[in-house]
Amino acid sequence: MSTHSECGKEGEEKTIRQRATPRQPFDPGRRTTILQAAVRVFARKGFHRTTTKDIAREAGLAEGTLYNHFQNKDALLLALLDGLNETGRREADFAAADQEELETFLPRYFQQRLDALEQGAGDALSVILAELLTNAELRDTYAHSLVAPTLEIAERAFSRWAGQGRLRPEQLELTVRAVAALFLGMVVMRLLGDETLRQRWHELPDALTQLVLHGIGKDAV
Amino acid sequence: MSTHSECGKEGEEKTIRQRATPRQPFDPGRRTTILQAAVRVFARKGFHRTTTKDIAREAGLAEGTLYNHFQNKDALLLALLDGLNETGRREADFAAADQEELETFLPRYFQQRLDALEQGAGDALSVILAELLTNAELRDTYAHSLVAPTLEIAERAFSRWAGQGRLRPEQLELTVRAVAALFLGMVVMRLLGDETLRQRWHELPDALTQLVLHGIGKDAV
Amino acid sequence: MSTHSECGKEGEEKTIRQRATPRQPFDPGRRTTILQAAVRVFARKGFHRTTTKDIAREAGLAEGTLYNHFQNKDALLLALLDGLNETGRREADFAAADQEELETFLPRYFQQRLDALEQGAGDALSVILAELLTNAELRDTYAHSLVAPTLEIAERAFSRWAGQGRLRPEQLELTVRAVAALFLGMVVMRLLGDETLRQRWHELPDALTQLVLHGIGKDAV
Amino acid sequence: MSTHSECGKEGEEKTIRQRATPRQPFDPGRRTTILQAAVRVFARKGFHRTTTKDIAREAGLAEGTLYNHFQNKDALLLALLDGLNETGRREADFAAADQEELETFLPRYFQQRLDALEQGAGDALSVILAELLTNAELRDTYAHSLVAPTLEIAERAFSRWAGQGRLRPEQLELTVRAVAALFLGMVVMRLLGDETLRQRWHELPDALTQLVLHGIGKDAV
DNA sequence: CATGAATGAGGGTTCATTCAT
DNA sequence: CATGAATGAACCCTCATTCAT
Repeated sequence: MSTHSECGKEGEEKTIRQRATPRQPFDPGRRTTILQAAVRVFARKGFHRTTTKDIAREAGLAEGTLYNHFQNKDALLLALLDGLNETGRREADFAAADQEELETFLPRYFQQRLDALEQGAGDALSVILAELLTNAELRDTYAHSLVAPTLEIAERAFSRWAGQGRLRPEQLELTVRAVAALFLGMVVMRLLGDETLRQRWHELPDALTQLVLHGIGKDAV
Repeated sequence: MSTHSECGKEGEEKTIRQRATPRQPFDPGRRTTILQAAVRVFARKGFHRTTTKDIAREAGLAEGTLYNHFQNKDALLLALLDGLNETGRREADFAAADQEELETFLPRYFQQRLDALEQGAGDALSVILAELLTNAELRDTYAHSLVAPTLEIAERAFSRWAGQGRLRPEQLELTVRAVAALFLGMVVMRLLGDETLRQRWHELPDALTQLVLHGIGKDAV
Repeated sequence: MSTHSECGKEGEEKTIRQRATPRQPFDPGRRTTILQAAVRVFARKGFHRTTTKDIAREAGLAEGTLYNHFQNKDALLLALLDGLNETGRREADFAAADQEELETFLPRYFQQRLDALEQGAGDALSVILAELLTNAELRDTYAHSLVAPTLEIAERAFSRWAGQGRLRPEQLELTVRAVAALFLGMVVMRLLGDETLRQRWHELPDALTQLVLHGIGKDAV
Repeated sequence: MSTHSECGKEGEEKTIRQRATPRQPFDPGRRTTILQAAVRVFARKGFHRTTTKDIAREAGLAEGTLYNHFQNKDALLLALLDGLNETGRREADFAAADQEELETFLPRYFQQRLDALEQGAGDALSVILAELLTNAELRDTYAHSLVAPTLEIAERAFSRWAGQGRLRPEQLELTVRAVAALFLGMVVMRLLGDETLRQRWHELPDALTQLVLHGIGKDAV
């Protein structure tokens, strides 16, 4: 290939044309790079308003490159979901819920999950939650797996109480969901921009624990 | 001038316009018809995957007719939001929260709001919530107004307790949010398809009231 | 998420995209190709009656490709205008109007500009003129720059005469415009299809020069 | 497509026509009202950017009413053209070009036509000119009739000179066009917003006459 | 593997025209 | 005749995806 193609103007650098990007050694992190870029843009603009061009730009790559690592745009969302599930499950595994008193377990657990949101996980959650609310097929497939870890951990946590007869079995089901809902609701309100929650986020573990254990009347006792 | 200007290759015969179905007589509720059709499709497919053609088909109208009643597709979402706000505010006004004991007020309030979701409001909420999570501009403008009614009602409900010194002022803020979150979280879990919640939805008012007032340990006392 | 979200009545199978004709290798002149195609169609059908599909077809490209090179349809018009301006200015620069006797300069200048119209420039001019007459915003921005080159050249051409006191300064302004108008008017009449002008176009340089220098009565003198 | 296809065009006075059903008192000016409204909006926004709704609003009527008086939007333009033609022809008829010396006839004629533009006619001209430049079919049908009156008048005006042998017959053709072009060019430059012309518009009749009769060198003689 | 121009189906929106009232 | 809501073809434009380099 000649170096004097159709540039017309001559004079400037006639350096031999080199591959725009020399062949990179296989980079297993490329996939992660893309995914992280995607989350950032999704969080800013929402999944549907984000174009693949946006993601490519954010990742510093060409648009076509995305398709070497993900089958399509949807796959990015699914990968995000997988990531969130893993995280959730890892935390759940880590917590030895049934080995511990609720009084110490609950705040630690809340703390742990809320911390995760303070870091990047909130962005992903917001995107995924929106899509789950909106996409029936995705919801049928994944909705359960999103809440499941929390439900499981809560169930284990309350199992002893239930075992001791303090909670009737049919109460357990709703109670567990109530605690998960309390947590999830806080997260959603935070995602919706509640300023008070943003400022007092660190107080939540204790506050929620108090509420769960004793209701709002505790202090009055 | 299109009938005069066709020339050369591009010119083609203007197809005679034929009305397939004669239009209906004037309907003052046309705006409502469209809005309801829109919610139904939004709920099925999500806002972004819903086309204006979908909405028109669902409403039994021509696509262009939508634009005689709404400026654009976004306006449908805003109209939805307005509707939800009115609903929320109406309920809030109705409830004489500070005139009543929490024991009776809370379950009644929960009941009222949850009932609304059992009917059509849930569809709208799901759509709007997803969009609020995803659309920063919309969120800045409307997010507060979505949660505000619940927060206000909760604040009024707890005002007496706070007035009696049972809640410190700085507790009030978080407590109120915790109750709102408990409620919101339940709704979201329901929207995400939780089967247990769907079946035992009618038990929630009492169960949530118990939790709020006494925590999970109530039965043990 | 379109592959996951199709549900209910609206869902239909995604048609597999098949490229009809493999695209051409990278062509740096693609922008020019498009622009030239656009002028041709504009000239045939007028700007507003020309669809982007028309242009694409004329250029042998897909419709979307236009938008890789021009921001929108209007940008094609502006690019046309820029081209015309450059042309006009180049000619103006070339002509050493104030170095030469009017008797030799004028016919040469007329010849030069009229030749340009015989080639492609007339199409562009016709389109742009129509739009300038019709689009106030465009007119405010560009109208002056369209006539300016001719006015400038005419001013320079008459400067010596004016300097020698043969034209009073306040005459210069109108005289210059009269000559520009004479030229412009001829062009417009030609664009409007005057058959006589088409046939005797080559006589114009001399005829106009005679008129400008001596009026219609010259021969009688 | 005939220029007279509009309903009831054949009768000059509409007083003869009497509706059998005088629900509204028959208003022969309604058509004129609409046409004038149309010109105003066309002049502001251009023909293609003007919607029938715009015209209806400007005329203070409902959109459908337009179609009781004009077959379609194009017909408004044709009616405009007819009006301009009549005007032009009336002026041409009025002027006794061949009965008068050029020195007095020319400035009076220029004056007359330029005055017309100072009033409303310029708006219509600008719209029609743009469309003629742009619409081949319309151009073929009407372009000649737009310039014809001026050409005819000029021909008659110069006929004596030609008859006296001062202009060779083949010169006459081009000379006539040159004068028409001078006039037309001035109008176009004015329409394009030339500020100088706007301010010194009243000087044109004399200035143009001088140029036509003696060329730019007259004063120097 | 990376690139990014090309693709074209499909989206939201406009608007001339119709017609029941 | 006047009205104006309804119509739907057609427009401009977007953007996920492909593939030659």
